[in-house]
Amino acid sequence: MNPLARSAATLNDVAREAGVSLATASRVLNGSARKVAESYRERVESAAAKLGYTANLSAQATARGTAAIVALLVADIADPYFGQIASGVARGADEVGLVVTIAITERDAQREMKLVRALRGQRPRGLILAASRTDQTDAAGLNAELDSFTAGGGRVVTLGRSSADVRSVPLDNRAGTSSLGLALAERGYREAIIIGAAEGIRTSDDRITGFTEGFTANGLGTIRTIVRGGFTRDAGYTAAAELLADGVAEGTLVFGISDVVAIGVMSAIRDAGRSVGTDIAVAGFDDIATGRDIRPGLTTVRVPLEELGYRLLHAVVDDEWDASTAPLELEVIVRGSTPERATR
Amino acid sequence: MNPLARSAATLNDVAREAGVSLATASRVLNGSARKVAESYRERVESAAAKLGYTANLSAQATARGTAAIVALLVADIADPYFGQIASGVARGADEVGLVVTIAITERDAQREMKLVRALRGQRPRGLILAASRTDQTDAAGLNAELDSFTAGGGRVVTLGRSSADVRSVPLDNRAGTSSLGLALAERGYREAIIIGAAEGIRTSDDRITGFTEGFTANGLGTIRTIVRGGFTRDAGYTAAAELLADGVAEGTLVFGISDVVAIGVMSAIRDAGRSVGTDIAVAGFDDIATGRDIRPGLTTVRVPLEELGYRLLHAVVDDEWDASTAPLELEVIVRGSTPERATR
DNA sequence: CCGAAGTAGGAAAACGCTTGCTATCCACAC
DNA sequence: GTGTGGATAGCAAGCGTTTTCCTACTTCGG
Repeated sequence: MNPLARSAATLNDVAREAGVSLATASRVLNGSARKVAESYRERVESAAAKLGYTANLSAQATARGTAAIVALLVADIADPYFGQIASGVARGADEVGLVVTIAITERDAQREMKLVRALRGQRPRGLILAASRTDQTDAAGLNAELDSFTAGGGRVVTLGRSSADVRSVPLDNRAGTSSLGLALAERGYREAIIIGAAEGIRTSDDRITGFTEGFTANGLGTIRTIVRGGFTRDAGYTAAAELLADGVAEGTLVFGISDVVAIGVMSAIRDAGRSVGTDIAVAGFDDIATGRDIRPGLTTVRVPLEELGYRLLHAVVDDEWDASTAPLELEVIVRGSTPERATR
Repeated sequence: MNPLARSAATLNDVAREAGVSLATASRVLNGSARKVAESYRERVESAAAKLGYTANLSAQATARGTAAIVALLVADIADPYFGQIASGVARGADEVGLVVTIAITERDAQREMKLVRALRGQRPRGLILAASRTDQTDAAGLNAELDSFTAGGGRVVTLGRSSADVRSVPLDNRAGTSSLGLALAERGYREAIIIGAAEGIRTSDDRITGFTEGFTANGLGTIRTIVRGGFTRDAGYTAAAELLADGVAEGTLVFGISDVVAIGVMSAIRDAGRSVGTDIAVAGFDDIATGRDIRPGLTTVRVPLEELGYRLLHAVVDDEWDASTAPLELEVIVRGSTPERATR
């Protein structure tokens, strides 16, 4: 278009070029309820095309008071769990014409708070908190930030942790893990080790509780140990390596609080010269894409992550919204990492 | 924190609360070269804290003419390859106080063009194009958009594909794949099948060329077939499944153009009842995290993806920038998927 | 004690856009 | 010919910042 321009074309340029007023140009180009005569419309449109005009979103945002942005906070975008969620968010945002801004909390509450504060400055339509955060009181600062944000007219949406004035897409970690525990007990497992995150982290706690419930139901299984690690592959690896050094009986089941953790566990088992499956069984949670491709396949609970992201986005944008729409469907998926085990 | 506020506090509110002028408040809060007396500074700062003020970035952007944003275009954020790159970009952006906005091209040139156009509206500091894009002429529209963007003062950075006025972080696909091909030929492989993407996609073409060069050097190996798929796991799976249906000789090496593809290939091999390694060997490129955890481990070329993302970001923000800084170090990593093979 | 240099606060003009309101035009009915 | 009303173009006042001037006040040398 106009390679000589020192800076991007403005609406003013377009209006001048088309010989109409600023107001008219605005109405033609940036969706307004008001009608504009066809002849004017054409003039404006061709002027805009000629100048390669795009609306300055910042200016639009200041004028309108709100930006066409939704901010997404995840713990780690390289983690496939968050990657898949982000993917769903992005798809939904694209559909409704929003831009998504991403921020990485690194699972640090302090950092999360600062990020919310920074993002607040964008005046985004909404804030999606997908990062597992603690219920600790150090969340006070965060809550204050969130309140300020809501007061400013933004919408906060969280994953799995609902509260009064915050929309939230529920993920029934407890029910899911419970089914998993039960299914595995029924497959013949009697002793399990759980590798979770620190106490106080909601997601972790729920998954541990749920799994324990299911696995020990009817007095079938017993939880031998609960090890505290984190949500990463390396945390799983390290925790498992230590356990193995202390000795793990054949036929034990190790439940990693997430697939990522479980995958770390599998690697540790192999590196310790043991084998995954009949020797030591492993199960995870989430069903990230990788789980399909490793051998033996990882037994897990399928969470429709992309769909989850999509719903999170809609919880932000939809005006009327029902917290109790059909909950995300969780499904136990048994693969080779937990072969059927003959009960003695 | 003022929970009663109907909307977010503005700089005006802060100035009034502190009893100073708008100008002074601005100077105190949002970095200015000018000095402000300590007493005023304190008044303003405490007023800001009291009201929970955060600068309205949009307004700031309109006033300054540019936003503290960098936009990142990737093909698919759920793909670990892009996830790791994004992670590096995010880290760098965080360090210099930029917000990153993310957009998904789905590897569609049309879409990519529209996204650039939309993102241009944000007047971001820069645009990072990490998605492999074609060199086809249908890139004309894209180039026009990019020109407009640069004309407006933004900086475009691409991955691996340099051109005159666009900064680019080079990734020597050709050299990397060539070393890989050579290493595998030396390990005793003589017949290889390549699974690549469509012709005309630069990254794919380079990797195919490089691998061929290395593998056939000194007349050691022969490329049996080049199959055209895409950059996804499923593309790899499908392509491999078809090949296997037609019959693949024992001892053949399959080179998947990226780890993601190679992993799909591995799954297809297993699903066809064959085994990965001594039966059919597999190699990939990128060294995504998953490669460590699958068994056998995937032979590949290590690309420091996170670092790559970090450099991309710096190519955007750094004022003086040297295209020829130490290139990304690529390293062939041989794992179990390509066991040593006795030469007949 | 005067005038020349700084200093630093404040008024007001941008920045690019939206939008409430006014003004103009035209058609139609009486 | 006048009055009424429905369109629709354009003026101008915002939106929340930054930044350029302008000005009043200090400070300091002579």
